Amino acid sequence: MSRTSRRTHRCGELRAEYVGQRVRLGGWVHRRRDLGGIVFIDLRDRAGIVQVAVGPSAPEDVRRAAAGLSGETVVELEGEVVARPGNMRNPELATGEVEVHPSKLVVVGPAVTPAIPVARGKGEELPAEELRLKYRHLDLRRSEMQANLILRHRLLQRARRTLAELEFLEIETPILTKPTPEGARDYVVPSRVHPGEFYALPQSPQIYKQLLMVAGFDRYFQIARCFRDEDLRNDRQPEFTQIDLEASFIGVEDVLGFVEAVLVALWDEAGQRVARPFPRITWREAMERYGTDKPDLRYELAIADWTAQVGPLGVPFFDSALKNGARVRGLAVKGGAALSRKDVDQLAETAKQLGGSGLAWVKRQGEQISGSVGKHFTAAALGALGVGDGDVALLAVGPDRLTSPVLDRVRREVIRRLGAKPTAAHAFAWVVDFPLFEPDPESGKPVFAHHPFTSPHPDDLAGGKLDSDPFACRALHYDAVYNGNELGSGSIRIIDPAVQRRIFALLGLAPADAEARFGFLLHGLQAGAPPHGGFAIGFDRVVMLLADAGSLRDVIAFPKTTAARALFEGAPAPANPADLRALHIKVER
RNA sequence: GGGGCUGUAGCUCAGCUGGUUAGAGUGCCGGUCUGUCACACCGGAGGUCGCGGGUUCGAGCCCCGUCAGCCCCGCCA
Repeated sequence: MSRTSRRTHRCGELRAEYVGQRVRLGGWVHRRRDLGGIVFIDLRDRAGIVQVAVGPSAPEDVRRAAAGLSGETVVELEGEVVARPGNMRNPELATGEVEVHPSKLVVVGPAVTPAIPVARGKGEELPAEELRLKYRHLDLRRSEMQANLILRHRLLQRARRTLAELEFLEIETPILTKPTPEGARDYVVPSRVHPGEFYALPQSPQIYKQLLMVAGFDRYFQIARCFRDEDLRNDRQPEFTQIDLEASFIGVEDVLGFVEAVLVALWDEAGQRVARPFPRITWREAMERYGTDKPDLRYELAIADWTAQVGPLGVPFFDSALKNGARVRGLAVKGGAALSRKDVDQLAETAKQLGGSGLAWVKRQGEQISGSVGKHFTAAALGALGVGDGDVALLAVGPDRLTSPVLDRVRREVIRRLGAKPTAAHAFAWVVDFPLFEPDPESGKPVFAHHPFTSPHPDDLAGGKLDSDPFACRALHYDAVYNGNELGSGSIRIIDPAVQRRIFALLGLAPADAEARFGFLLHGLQAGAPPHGGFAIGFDRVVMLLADAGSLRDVIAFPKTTAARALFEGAPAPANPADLRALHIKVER
């Protein structure tokens, strides 16, 4: 299959069974070792590396060409595959049993000295990320990057096949869409034909896929590119890929089943066997026990409420906060006495940076009890908290909105620093029963925790909580979590236009505004909408985890920097004045 | 928008308390070498110490600003 009109094999494919065959190869000069009378060339393509040997018996022109080759030059050659003598095999190379003796060798793509190395010495650091992005064509030649993108390809094919087998239809939706008032900032595209009007790039195909359900397509999926103009992170790019799906005549169980099928298939494609069904945890329990909605369940360490036990001890650190009705929550860390004073201080510093009052700690070693609040504790008091000999208690006080992020971070740090061994390699979980609303940090008013098309929990809707106690109202929303990473989220959607209008109203949207912004969805719902719901898997993140890559940038061919620039092609760039005029745009600086 | 780290040869890095001519490895150029596989050995070239300003007799090093990359908070319905 790798055969073309110009070559017979890929370099990295050759094995002992090819010995004696004449082959034609094309590839890049990875390294050259010139011993004078004999020259060895490591020739590289996407399949790997093979050694080419040009000795004294090679034709004169081949020897001359081989002597002049520089790194990263593209050559084509024709020659014989020869078995290497026993003591000259290279077990570190897949092709190490053989080498190629060329009778023809031609430079077809001369290369200037590469700005960053492709062949890297053992133990040599990667070039600066800035340079890797700027010279992406070179960085992408490295076997690690090739492996990542090849894995990405296989995962994409597997996702498609899995969903197609489940009778999902792959349907494309527009890239030029309508700006949305809620959610992330839109990337905006000016209209030439309609002065002053703009398209937006989709943050997700959400409304389109719901309309596809209204249209009766039943099961839809798409490998969808999505765009959000927000600040970036190590695991967030402005442009990213979702495995987006939606299905009709379903309930929560059906959607979770479909998504599990896809995730299990993806992990299988990467050689990882994982079990279904995934365990479930409510949002409330996740926040209570782990301080986060994406807990890493590979580790048992959990947050406990120690208000009742610690309150009466009269510890000054806690007292003033406790008067205001806050809680004391903490982690009883088995073997935590191994944490040094410096470790604990750094944890406390991290806690402070997250805006809490910091971190108190008590260490128990034999009869000795030490720590920032150690003198207030007895062995019995610690025992009641589950803190035994050799353990440490880490405590935070305050409102949950402060102690949860602190203890989440501290928990992850402690696990890392103690090198705790996980109870499982793969901890998938569903986080369910998310709240429908959360308070706006400034006004305290209800704002949507997810998107405004998520159905309220039917029990809470029937109980009238939507009006009486919106913050207690649960959503039919679910997140897939894996080893502390959010893989994606989904929900059952609202299909009753009246409920949808009430939700818009609760959001503070006047009926006329709701009509202007979401009229096309409301009209769809009025036209006979089947019960439906769906999910979106953050595909880049999945690839990053399965490739064991450190950053999303390592699994995207041409990613953006943290400032949303593309260093390779140099985007964004100023538009030329004539284009701007045609688009009716005046730029202010 | 806020905080932190980094920026010295093509690349990866070192550079002491502010003190003479800024170093190493690798790559590059030239040479020797018939079994290497990060070949070895000999020789050589290569620097706007990110950029701008300041302090100082003197700045790669200290101060201010700025740019870029990375990490975190906010943000990401």
